[in-house]
Amino acid sequence: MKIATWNVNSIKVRLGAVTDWLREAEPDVLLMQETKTVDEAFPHLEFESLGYKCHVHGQKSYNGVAIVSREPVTDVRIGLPGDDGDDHARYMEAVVRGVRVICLYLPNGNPVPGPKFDYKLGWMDRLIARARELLDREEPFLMGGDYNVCPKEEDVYDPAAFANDALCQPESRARFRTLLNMGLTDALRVFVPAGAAYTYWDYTGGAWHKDHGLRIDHFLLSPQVADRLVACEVDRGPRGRERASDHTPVWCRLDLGG
DNA sequence: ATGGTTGTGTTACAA
Repeated sequence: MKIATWNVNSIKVRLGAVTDWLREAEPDVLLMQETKTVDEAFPHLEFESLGYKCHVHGQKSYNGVAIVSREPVTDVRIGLPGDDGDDHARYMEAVVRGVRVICLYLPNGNPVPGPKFDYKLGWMDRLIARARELLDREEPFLMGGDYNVCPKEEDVYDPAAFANDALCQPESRARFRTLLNMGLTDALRVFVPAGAAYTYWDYTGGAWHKDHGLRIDHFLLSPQVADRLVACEVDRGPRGRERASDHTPVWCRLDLGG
């Protein structure tokens, strides 16, 4: 089973780019972030004509996540538990072929310090709590999405320039590391153990052409799913095209047998 | 050089 994640930065603007990529890469499941569209306006038909069914959790103007699958999906859950007052559309789950697939758009958190950074850290604490629950139940799961965290200095083109950025703060990195220390696997680092493997390039200053990127889109796998991991790659192709998202897709392949 | 660009939805905010 091939699963991809992509922060599309508006599904309305990116619909052509996304359907083009689905045709060429043929993932079984695509996790999208920053769809920026209410559920009523989501372009279901365009995906259905390619054989995919969409499960969406959107809001007006900001955020928004979606799980798009050509495999049957059960047990769709909306929202990250732990704060009933959180109205950002940033998190959803679905079970596909026995794997609980989580699609997340972690808060950016800038500027530091401030309420947005506090929200980010609280959100990460809730994500850790959810991961702990699923590990305790020994439920196979995969968490993919835009984490808005550069785990290490090697994940930033210019660490000094990002020293004060929420994506690189010790508190953000410590929480990401907690997820790893709980036994989750950073799927890309199984195949690209070190060095630059960027997934995002800012729109400003010719960042793409200078390869001034960040690695902030990740797949974290529970132990049972990590045992099934056979590939994980960043596909830089879509970032270089016309009217691109500032993120490019990352995909992984699980050998689930059958 | 305290800049730059894109998207949403109206001229400010988020990233």
